Amino acid sequence: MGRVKLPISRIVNNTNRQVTFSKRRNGILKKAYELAVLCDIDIALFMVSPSGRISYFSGTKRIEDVMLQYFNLKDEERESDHDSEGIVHDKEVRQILICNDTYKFGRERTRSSNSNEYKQEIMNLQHQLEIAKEQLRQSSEERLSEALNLVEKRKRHLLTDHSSSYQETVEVSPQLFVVWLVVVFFVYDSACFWIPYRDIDDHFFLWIQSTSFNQCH
Amino acid sequence: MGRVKLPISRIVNNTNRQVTFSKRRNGILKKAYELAVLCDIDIALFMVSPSGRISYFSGTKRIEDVMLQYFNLKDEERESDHDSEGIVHDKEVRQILICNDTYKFGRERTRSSNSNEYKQEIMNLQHQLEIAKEQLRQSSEERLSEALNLVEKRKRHLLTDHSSSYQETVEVSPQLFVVWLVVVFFVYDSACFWIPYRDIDDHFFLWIQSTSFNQCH
DNA sequence: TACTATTTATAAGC
DNA sequence: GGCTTATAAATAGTA
Repeated sequence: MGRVKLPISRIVNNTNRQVTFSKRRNGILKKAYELAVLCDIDIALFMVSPSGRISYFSGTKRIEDVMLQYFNLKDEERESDHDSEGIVHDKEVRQILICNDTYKFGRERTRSSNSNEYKQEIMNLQHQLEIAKEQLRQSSEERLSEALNLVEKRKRHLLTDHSSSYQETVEVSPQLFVVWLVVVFFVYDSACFWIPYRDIDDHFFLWIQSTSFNQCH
Repeated sequence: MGRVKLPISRIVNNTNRQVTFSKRRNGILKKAYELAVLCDIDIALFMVSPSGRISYFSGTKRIEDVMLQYFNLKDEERESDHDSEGIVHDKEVRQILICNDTYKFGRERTRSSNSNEYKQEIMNLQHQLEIAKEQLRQSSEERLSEALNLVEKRKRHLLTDHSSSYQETVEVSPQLFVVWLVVVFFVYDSACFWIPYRDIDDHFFLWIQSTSFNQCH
């Protein structure tokens, strides 16, 4: 749209490209929001601007279920389009899932970071949170716990075993290099965007050590 | 766009919602593609349809470049030891750069934080944790979840740089939570930015075939 | 699935 | 960065 029809190819002029990005970024974010609200769907949008700035949007609904579906699907080795129906939708499960995920990554990151008094404080608080969550977990239904365990198992598999096992079959399968979990919190009137950098570090390092860039470039 | 102005609120009619999703899904996918090409950026879009099907799009740029770009950007916020631009294409140095950057980055996050704000946030976190514990004792699942969410929010504030670019969006839909799982594959010398469910290329080609993209060229 | 009447997005220009 | 305008694109309702 605009005065002229713009061919879809890289805008060479640096300024124009930046301006166009700014405009279209707002446009697509609006689209994402509208789609999420109108159709009541889950949506996540993530952009890195030419200057390296990160923009993102995410919808509202039941992403945890998506994760469960994903984890289940991975166990099937992505063979069929199976529709994972028996997935739990309970509010409690979602809460547990959320807390567990955020806690786990948060703790991992803290543990492997340099000693810092503030991080120590955070770690202590997280430890207390762990206790609270454990109590919450115990009060949940059995099938909810099963769903949680499934997720945890799946996550462990992805984060540890998977990368090494895939290296054996590099000719056939892609190498799973890193699992990047992006957590976006929208609580009340503020947004929190969190990436477990520590995990990225670890997997980056593992990947570099095991395969290095010998096959690349 | 259309015959009437559609208010941005959940479409109650099931069929209409499905139809609108189908249309707008193609629209936003096209927008994502155009934005990626025009502005030469990295972008990832992930949707779950009302019926549970997954749609996504991601740019084709190498994801390790994205990460390097990201780490380098963070690196520039303090005193940089490297000329990141000249190193990017040297595989040997690049390894070191990545490892070094990620390592330093992990430490830098806390060092650059404002101490007073940090302490304040810790106090807030402690306070919220007390509330969470109290509500745990009351065995109120609903209120517990809310409190834990609030605690998590505080924690995220503490651990990450707070992004305020999309406060407007958040105001419209409070109490949102999204977990976004992204998997990065490396196949030989090329990288794929992959989001759960099938290969990104499959969906990309499906999308191209199903939209008028081919007509544009 | 295809067709319009409209609304919406946006390229240029300021 | 924001505002304006002409124009291209997207799409809501319909056949």
